[in-house]
Amino acid sequence: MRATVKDVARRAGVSPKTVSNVMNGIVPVSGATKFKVEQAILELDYVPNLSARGLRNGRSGVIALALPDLATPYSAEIAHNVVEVAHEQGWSVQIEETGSDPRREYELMSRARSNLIDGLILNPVVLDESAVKVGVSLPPVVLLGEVSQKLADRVWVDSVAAARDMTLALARTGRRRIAVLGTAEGRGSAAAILRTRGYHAALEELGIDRDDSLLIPCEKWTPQTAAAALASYLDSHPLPEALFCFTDSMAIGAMSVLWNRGISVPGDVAVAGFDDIADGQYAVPSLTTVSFDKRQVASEALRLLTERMADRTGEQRVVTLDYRIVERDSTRG
Amino acid sequence: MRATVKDVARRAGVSPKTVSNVMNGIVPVSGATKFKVEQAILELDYVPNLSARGLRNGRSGVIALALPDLATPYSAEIAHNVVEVAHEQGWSVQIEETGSDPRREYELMSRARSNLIDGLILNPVVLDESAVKVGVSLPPVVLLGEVSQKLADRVWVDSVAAARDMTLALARTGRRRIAVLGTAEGRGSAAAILRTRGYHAALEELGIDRDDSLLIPCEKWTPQTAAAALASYLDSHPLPEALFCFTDSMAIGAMSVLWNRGISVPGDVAVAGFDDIADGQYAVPSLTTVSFDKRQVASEALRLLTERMADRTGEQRVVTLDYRIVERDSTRG
DNA sequence: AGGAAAATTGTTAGCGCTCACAGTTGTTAG
DNA sequence: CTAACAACTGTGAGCGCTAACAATTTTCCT
Repeated sequence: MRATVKDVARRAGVSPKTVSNVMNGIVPVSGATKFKVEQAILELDYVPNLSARGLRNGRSGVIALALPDLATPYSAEIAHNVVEVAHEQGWSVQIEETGSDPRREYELMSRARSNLIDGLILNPVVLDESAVKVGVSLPPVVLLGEVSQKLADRVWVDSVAAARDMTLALARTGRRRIAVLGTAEGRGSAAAILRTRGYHAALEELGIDRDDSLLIPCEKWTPQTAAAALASYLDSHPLPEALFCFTDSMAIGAMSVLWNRGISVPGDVAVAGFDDIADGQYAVPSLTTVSFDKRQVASEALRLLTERMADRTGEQRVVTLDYRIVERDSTRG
Repeated sequence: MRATVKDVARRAGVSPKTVSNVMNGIVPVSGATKFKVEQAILELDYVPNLSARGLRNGRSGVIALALPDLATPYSAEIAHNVVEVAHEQGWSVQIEETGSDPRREYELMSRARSNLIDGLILNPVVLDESAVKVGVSLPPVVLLGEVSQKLADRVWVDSVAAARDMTLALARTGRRRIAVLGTAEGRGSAAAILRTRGYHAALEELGIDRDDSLLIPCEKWTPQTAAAALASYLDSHPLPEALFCFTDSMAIGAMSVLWNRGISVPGDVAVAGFDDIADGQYAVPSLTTVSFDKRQVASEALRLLTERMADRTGEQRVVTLDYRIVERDSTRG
């Protein structure tokens, strides 16, 4: 049978409360007592029962991270950083995938309310409007990325500015017919809308007329869908001079199609992405992209979350992270 | 204040136990009572406290998944599948990263023993010997991948056979000087040893003499390290006819180096990987690899885990998954 | 209708932990 | 040597839930 505080207390010749004090370190304990207790803990191989502690304290030490799809490199990198930073601060991380199934939202919220979770970091991509449900009965929530609502604390990169800068960078290499891949035809995601806006802003600045035939729609931001979208686009349109993909993943899918068709990158067309996922560095050719510090995404999200746990009353806060354009081979020459 | 079973019971005019019975559905409850209780639950917006349930039942409904590094595409795909399958079966998944820091091992085990976790799926790569600690005081453990010890249930792909088959497949395209990337110089990981063994077995079958200068060591299996290892290898060795990388990630790093040096794949050298990560499909050129069903890895691991929860006495079991060689552009022609 | 068996609901207790508060010991000053 | 205070340790209760058991009601025979 597992040892409990009682067993440890008995063995150390103290009360359960003293054992608790030793473990938590808030209430001071004399050196001798502390030693006895620690000895007993080792001898009995005692490990505290976190369920009991969670019940008593109302906090579990676990936060949830909800991402659309863990298999996506971007999500994976975010998850990696969140897990790492959280771990350093003593948190455990429970992963939830929201996928494209809207029912998961509700399940997620229920889980989040079930006291096994002290806070929630949510990266809404498909489920933009889910944030609406962020109510008082939920634990603190921090949103990652572009979201239209202003209902929770948020960490993001200014997509409009970044997309504008990337478009300008592409223009600086002498290309004018710049296409974008990843726009939405109907009501798209917030990210799609903002990045398209930045692209348009740059064109205006450059004095280039908008040409809607250079908007290549692609609802889902994966290599598969991007490849398919680009392939069918090329069947009926001339090759643009540059291709700004709203995601590195899409850029990788796009470059695969271009290579298969014998179109040279960057010789025939320059390609750029967004997110700076690790694979972009090793893509062939290496991928120009919008880079930002994903570890900072994680640490800022966790900071907002823990601060919100301490004080649930304040204003909604937004942290805007720095970004920079990283030029690699896919746009050179 | 949050509603509790008591509140629900009072409102429904029944006892707390009846509420519990309605929720768990094991003990039969009459239709009328059930309706009253469900009504009360809705009205009070009641959500059960999982900490309390966990304390009472001794089970939390959470399993842990421990991977070396979530940012790795392979790990990410495994995590995605485990989370998905676990979710379908009503489990939550807590992610732990073991990284290369051995201290994490101990922390992981402590966590695992702290009753917040009902089981553990562990993918040991660096920490091969960690499995030694799999003792009776731990929750059930399932190991993923090649492990030398036989101390826990395990799901894996036969690396020896797969590496042998891949080597044979490369030879079938007419190449004889086949190099492997990812061998270990000292005491390597179990996977490195087994895959090297399979490679050697194939050479023997083919009647090709071993040439140890075709073993390119690379301790850490990432694109970065693979790129560095291959680059320095090429500085002092002639180009082999084929390059079998022990991991798709390494193959992607390798192809990046080859492209930078103007070496054509598959024209000058064929390249193959192992794992069939999604990126391999969109690599330039698309990557020949050893493929296996990652969803099946997840579902088998979960099956073993739940069966082990029910009966902790039986023999250690090993599930060996099917694999197949998928030939793509990187080895064609 | 009477009684036994079956079906349903209620009561009690405690999972392991830590909070509030009460109690005990050691320390210093008058 | 005693009073006043600090520093530490013990006591009791309860977080919310459900297992075992007890009590009650319903159902079905004869």
